[in-house]
Amino acid sequence: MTRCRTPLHLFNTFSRTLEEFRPIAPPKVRLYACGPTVYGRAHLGNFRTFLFVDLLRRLLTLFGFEPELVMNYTDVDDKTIAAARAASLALRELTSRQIDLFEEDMKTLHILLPDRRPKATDHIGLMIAMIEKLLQNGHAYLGEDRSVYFRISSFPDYGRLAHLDRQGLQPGARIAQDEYAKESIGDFVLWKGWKPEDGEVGWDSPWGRGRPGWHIECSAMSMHYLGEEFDIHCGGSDLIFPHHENEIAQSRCATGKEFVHLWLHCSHMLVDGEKMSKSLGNVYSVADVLAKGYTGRHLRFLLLTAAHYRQTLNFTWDGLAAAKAAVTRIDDWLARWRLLPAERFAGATPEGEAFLAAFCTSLADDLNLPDALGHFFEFLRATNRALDRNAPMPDLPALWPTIDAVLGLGEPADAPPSQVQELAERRAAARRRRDWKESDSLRKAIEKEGWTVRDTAKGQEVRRR
RNA sequence: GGCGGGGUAGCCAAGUGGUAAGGCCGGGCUCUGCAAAAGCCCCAUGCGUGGGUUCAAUUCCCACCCCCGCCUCCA
Repeated sequence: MTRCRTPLHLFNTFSRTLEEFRPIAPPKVRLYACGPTVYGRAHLGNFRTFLFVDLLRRLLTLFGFEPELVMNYTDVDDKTIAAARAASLALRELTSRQIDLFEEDMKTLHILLPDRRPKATDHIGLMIAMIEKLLQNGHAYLGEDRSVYFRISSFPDYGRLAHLDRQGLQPGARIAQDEYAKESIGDFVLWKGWKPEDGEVGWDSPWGRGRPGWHIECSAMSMHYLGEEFDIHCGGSDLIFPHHENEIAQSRCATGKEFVHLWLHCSHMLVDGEKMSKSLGNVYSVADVLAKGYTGRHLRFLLLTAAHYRQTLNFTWDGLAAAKAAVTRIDDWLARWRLLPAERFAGATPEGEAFLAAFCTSLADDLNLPDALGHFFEFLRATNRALDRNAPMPDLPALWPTIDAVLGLGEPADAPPSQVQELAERRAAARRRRDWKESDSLRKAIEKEGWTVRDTAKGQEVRRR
């Protein structure tokens, strides 16, 4: 559904500039996003990033491209192993449960599932092969601890993505217990030799039993599914260093190719102005939000529109309430014009076309959804005005799918429970009798149940408060 | 210390060398059995502070003050 024909400009972390987006083989866009480590329930900060990836993917489609999105699941690392042990579950059992929960949350937020969602543990062979290549060409070495390390001194461009000087990596860094095994402090692990706390978890390799390091999985799987050189790699801004820096080093050294053309990073989220942390008790999940009576649509709207993706977003419950109010206003507008007969819509109008152009122009400017949304609300108000005045309307039935292709709100789709339905029916009967007293007391009863009723030309409408 | 991002109305937030989008909240009016929705109107002489450049700066330059992130756990 190509609706925007403006050239798309995106901010490349590597060049730190806005660049016109040109895929390697248009209209195909090969896109990789770093996915979650599946050891526990993902938090809202994670979803801010995945919502950003979803927005990117939806916009690529809107601008006429055909994205193929691969997002990995990190299903083996210290945390997953520890969580499995704590729950007395096999690693695979623990991670598959967490993946189910994660995908449930994704659905709640109307995030389209990526085309492929490879798990690290299903691709160990690929990683071993890649590590062997790096050992052969001298970019990696086997440590005394039977782990394999990448030698960053063998890659002169190391640090270019993060703008970090290799010198700066030397002093003051936190030092793990096994650091003695490395030649240099900045070297990172490609293959971790087996340790007792790994328990059952491990795979045989030319260097003995062990498991892959974190960074190698994304390199191996992205190149496997998308080619040694592909269009876009994205993730949260915290991944710039060391994760993506390391991916660049090992991938380029293994293939000699450029690896990724465009790096995109989503900024982090704060809660009440502070960094999320367990000690502050401000790490919320999608389930926490639902428990407070908000829906995935409200949360999606907030995380997607409250700030541009490269701007820190401050999550507050007041902000969520504001998002809910805005979504309700959109729902009201939708419900309103959808009651009109088809002939009320005039087909393409100058107002409709002007809105669409402005909407696309904003989005083409590094996915400026907050700005695009400003145009949308102006358009919303203008069409409401036309409705009030019985004036010709832009072709809303044709335009709305384009808008919602970006917002992803879908339908409110919220049927009241039977007891509320019953109260509403009694109220309708009371109103027919013009028994206003009874009518008002039934409204109160409905509100007590957490629902609200309003009277329209077509009768009552019951919806969540 | 190094690198980077910010400070715009009660809250969130976009933006531009020519005089501040949009959302939420709030106030007034119209409409409505009531309520809601919707419409109309109002709500920053002001964009961290102090200088400078300019006919003109929130937007450029300099200095300063705050806040936040990254610098090998992290979306």
